[in-house]
Amino acid sequence: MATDPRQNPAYDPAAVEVKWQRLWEERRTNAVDLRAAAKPYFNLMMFPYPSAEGLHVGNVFAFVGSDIHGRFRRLQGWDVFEPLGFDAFGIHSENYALKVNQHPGRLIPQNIVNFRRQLKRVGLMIDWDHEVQTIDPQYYQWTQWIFVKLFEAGLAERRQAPVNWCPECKTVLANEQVVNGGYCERHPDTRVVQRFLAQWFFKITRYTERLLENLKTLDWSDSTRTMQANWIGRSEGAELVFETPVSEPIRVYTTRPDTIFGATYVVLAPEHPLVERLTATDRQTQVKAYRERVANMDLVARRVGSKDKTGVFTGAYARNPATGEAVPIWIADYVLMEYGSGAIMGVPAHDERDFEFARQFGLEIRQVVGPGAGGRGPGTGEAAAATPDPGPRTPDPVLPFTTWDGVLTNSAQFDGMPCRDAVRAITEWLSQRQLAKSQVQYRLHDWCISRQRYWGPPIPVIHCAACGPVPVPEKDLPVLLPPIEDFRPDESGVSPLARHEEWYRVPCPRCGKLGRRETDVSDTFLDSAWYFLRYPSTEFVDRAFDAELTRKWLPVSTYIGGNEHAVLHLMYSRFITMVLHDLKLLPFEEPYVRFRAHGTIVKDGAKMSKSRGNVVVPDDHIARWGADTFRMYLMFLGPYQEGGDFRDEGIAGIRRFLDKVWGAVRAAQAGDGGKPDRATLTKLHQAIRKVTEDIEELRYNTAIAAMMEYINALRDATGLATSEPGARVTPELIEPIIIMLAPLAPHFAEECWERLGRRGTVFDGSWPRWDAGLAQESQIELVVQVNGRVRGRLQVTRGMTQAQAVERALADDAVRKFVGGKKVRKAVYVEDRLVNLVV
RNA sequence: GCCCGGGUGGCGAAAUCGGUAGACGCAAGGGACUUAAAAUCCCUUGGGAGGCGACUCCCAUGCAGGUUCGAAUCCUGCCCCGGGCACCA
Repeated sequence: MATDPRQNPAYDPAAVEVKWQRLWEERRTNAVDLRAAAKPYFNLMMFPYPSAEGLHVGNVFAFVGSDIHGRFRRLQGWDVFEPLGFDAFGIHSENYALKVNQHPGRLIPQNIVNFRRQLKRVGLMIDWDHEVQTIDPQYYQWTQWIFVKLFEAGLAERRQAPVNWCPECKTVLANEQVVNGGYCERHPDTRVVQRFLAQWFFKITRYTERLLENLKTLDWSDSTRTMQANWIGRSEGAELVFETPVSEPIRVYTTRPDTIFGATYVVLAPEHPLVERLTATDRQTQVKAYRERVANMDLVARRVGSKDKTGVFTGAYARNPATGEAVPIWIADYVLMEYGSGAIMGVPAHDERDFEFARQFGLEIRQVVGPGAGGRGPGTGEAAAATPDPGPRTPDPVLPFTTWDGVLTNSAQFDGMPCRDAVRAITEWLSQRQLAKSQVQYRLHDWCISRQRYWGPPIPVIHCAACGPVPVPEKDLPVLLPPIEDFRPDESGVSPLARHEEWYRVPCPRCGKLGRRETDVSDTFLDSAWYFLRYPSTEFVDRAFDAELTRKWLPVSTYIGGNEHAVLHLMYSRFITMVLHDLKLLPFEEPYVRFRAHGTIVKDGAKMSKSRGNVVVPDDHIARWGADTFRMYLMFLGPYQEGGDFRDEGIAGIRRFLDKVWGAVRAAQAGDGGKPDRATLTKLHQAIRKVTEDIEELRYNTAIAAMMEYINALRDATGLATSEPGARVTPELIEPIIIMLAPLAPHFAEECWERLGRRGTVFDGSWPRWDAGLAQESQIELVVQVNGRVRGRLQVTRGMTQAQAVERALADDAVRKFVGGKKVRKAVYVEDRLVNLVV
């Protein structure tokens, strides 16, 4: 079976890769026995959406980085489970089907076939027996089941809500899918508009605190954790009560209760329920007109900042709880109904937005915070900063003065109190009269999962006139997506399924009367919120995930993916996992123990995109260079977690390196190289240490560099570089490199392993260990500095004392020249590194 | 505007508990081999100055300061690039 090396002396990637991919399949090298595994390790990569364009170089970069990690863990003795699947439902796929005018039910499976073929060519250690496809009824049956579980737990709710409607997608978008302050994620030029529709929501806000708290305990990339924390947007403050002429007071949320004495007006969101009752008779017309204008505005006009402030006076007054003064009540669109209580107090002296608004409408601006005693803080002017003691008179700050580092003025008994202290004191003081209470606010909203589209799992609910919304009984799942041909969405705001009475007319599962199926489908992010749970349990048709296998393999050991999913997919899957945990269906509440975000590959310093025409197609490169060279080249471009710049020129360097390794393997086959010399052995052990540490930390670029360095040294030492006839390499000097290369260039490593006379797969070998003693050189170079500048280098033995080092340094001619007979005032010695003489 | 990253040769990048800046690779130039080319191998390659030469010195990690025996690394201010959030009170 093995090719005779003499018949095929040169490295031929195509032949090697075809051979090993065939053998892996025959020998089931990538399959793991899920039940028998002793050291389970779940290596997860984000599954792709199978686009028609096929595999993108960015996909390859992501998968290869994760595959290297999985193979590395396997070589360290873990039983690695590395599955993959396809996220094939959703608007993305559907829009493409619409564009090419084909049914997604026919088109998408073709894309999957193509994608799988391309993926296999890359040589990933995927266990394809556990492939998952979100469009498979056997999969989405359980997606629907999860919906039912949430429904039963009271965490799914249908309610009328203002939602983001994309006129291009003809469906609603989650808040997370609205970008640039009001544009559709998929159509950057299309403004999202507001619609009022009945929607299904998952109450993720019930889990806000846990989602935030747990973040601290997760071993995740910091960037990802920060993004999630910012998205959750916790803020601390107080709810203050402004009494009104009607029975109900206005409650405002503020983070600055310390500035309450400066609240000279109140603003309600135009949609605020109290507006109608409060508006004075003579203001009705203006208020009504303004509210209508705002309601018809799309979200962009409302969301984009720096626009001029607009608003109208309601004619009513509320009472400032601190001063007791009557302050005017306005409505304005800069106050958002979705956040806090939909009402604010206007403190124009200490808030930029309020300041603008007050200036626009001539409202009173009352300063209640001044610079502290030290005259610190912005806005105090340069003169104040330059004068160390401003004395008792503090200069007037430039308004709005928004710093926290100030003290109160014009605030009755609180005058002179620092802002931070005043927050507590004033909240406490007002709460005695039930006019305030401390409050925590979050930015996170509930998750809208309804989509008025075709290509998704139907939401498993039957609406009954008598029973209300009734979940489809488990035994009736899946609710199959019917293969209708008119799947094109329209302006109506209802799903294409709503045009098919024969489908949605069904009896109510509870009372048997004629009901109506829910015709919306669910968000793609629900499909991907639980897919990792399915992988180990793909064989089961009677359960979403098997309890025993789940306990054994989950949570995921390491998850690698892109930060574009930091707040969408990752947050939703954490939420779903927590819910399933609370329902006693999972023994853990966090799905991913360790998450690492990879970087992005750019081309000529710019993101790859079709419009720029700089998209790199992996197929051509793989065909020309082989998968191994291509894999390694992608990893060599830069740090994996930062990404890199793809250039066609550099790839030859990797190929040259593999050719050199190939040559070294041949030299090892050719005969005994004798005892390895100590210097080369030292370099080998240094390389093992460096590569091991680097791969562990996903620093693949420097791991490759370390192997290159070693191979260069090995070639110099053995005469291989200069093609000396009869150059020999001791197998001991090359074998560890083959193993360490295996995660990066698996086919190549297998072939070398075989040629070195080893049996089986290199992945049954074990990762080399370095010998700390061998890795240390006995002679080292000690740098001598004089006054911090390098003036000499000494070859010395390790572990000298400072006195010895100084003595040796002073004996050096070059060093003496710079010391110039002056007295050494001080010597700084860093053992085995440098000695610095200060004269 | 706010929050994260990041700015180092011709290029991709190394080196961050402060300790030889530019590992590794690409590209370029010169040379060897060859009828020739490709491939391969050897040498040179941050900038400047001096020396026939082994070499020697100065400058240099976005900019300006600071701390330190010593700064790409720490501190302060600023400029630029990428990403996230954005009237969230």
